[in-house]
Amino acid sequence: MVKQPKAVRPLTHGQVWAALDRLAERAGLSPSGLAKRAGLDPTTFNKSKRITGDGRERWPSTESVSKALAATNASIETFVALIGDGGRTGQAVPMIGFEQAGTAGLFDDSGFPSGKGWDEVALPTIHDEHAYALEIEGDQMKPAYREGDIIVISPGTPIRRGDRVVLRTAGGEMLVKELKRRSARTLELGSLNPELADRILDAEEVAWIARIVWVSQ
Amino acid sequence: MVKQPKAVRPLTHGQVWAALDRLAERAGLSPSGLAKRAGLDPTTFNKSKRITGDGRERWPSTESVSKALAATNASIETFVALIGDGGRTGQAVPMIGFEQAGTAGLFDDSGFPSGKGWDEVALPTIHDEHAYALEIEGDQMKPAYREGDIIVISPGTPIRRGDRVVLRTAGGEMLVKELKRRSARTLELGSLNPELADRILDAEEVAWIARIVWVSQ
DNA sequence: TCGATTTGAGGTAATAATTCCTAGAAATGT
DNA sequence: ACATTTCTAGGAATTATTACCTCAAATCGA
Repeated sequence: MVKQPKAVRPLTHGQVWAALDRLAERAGLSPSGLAKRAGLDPTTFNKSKRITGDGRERWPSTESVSKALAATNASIETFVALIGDGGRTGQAVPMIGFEQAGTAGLFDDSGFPSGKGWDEVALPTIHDEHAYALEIEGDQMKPAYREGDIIVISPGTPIRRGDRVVLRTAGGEMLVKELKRRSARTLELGSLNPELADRILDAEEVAWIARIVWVSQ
Repeated sequence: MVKQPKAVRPLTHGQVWAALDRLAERAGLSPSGLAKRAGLDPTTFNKSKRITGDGRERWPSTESVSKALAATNASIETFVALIGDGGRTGQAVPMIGFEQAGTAGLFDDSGFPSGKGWDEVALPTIHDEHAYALEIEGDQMKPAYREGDIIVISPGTPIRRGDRVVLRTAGGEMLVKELKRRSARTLELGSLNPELADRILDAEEVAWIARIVWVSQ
């Protein structure tokens, strides 16, 4: 399946204020209590002040946000997490399709991205608190994985056909495979090494199975 | 291990402006160019406007920040990453060698890590603000990279033999290769697809070369 | 229940951020 | 080398955010 580059949604007026509300709530404060504790006027964060008389949106200054963070002993990262509309979280980096990358004007002389046309993609493992990593030893999984590579596994992520997976058999064997087919009764597993044969496992033989989401190089 | 409560350093005036500067730089813009593109007055982000005549710090409004982010197609997470003062660390996950992973007692019944013996490894590129991503299109790089995979490139990272790299030739061609040998005059590049031949490039033909650090699956 | 405190709306005043303007410096294109 | 554009400093004018004030409603404690 083709991964969809996540469209970057702009930071909205409502999100900023919602984050301030949540920041206050998390500290057991009302919006006015938070403003007071931050050394600001208690009405600064009033809901009635978020839209001006003529219907224009009023945004807080970064200074006010900074003071609110300091007052609740929270970091800017926390603030961003509180913006959380579900779609966000995690560091994002500029991304572009490989074919497009060949066109001129997308990189500067040093190979850093520049210019227009870049999308963004979130590095996804950030929100998976159960993620863990395995270090590859030996060359059985070449050329996909080489000795010293680190594979990041996300045991909570759903698995689809075509995903690369780590699984443990009932007998305690650890396998790294590509999931070719999955039925109610069996799993068909392709080898990463093209010289090795595929393998079919009974579903009952599988203790657990988890998806590989990232690989270091 | 008991988690230490992280000492929260407040968000500073300098960090906010530094992040805006880096945001502009990443988009190949000057501070005034960024302001202009954001629909603001070009002098809004002038260094001369960051401190008022009487020495007081001037902070931008969240609205201006939001507009700057929209203008560069960046998310608030990116902005926070650009604040990066080095002290902020990325998420770390438990790691263990693949061979050891087969031994008993390291996973619970659901496949989550448990027990002792786990190391820690930091997740992708949190520290590299220049990192970017390319989405793989087509199957020329199978089996290492498949259509839809996202490769994360770190142009600042030093390159060693055996690393997988992205490079651009003087002619504008983009290549994904494995660096086999590098001398003062030439680069010997192995193909990721074993059916394709290696390639030797003159050092002068290479516009830039950057290391691939992570791959999504 | 009753006073004390907090909360939030709604207004005006004060202060701060942004815009508009000018001019010189730096970068860019021809 | 020249013209053109971009960039930035600095100042005044404008607009927006915050502070200050009052009042009614809600909340809290005794």
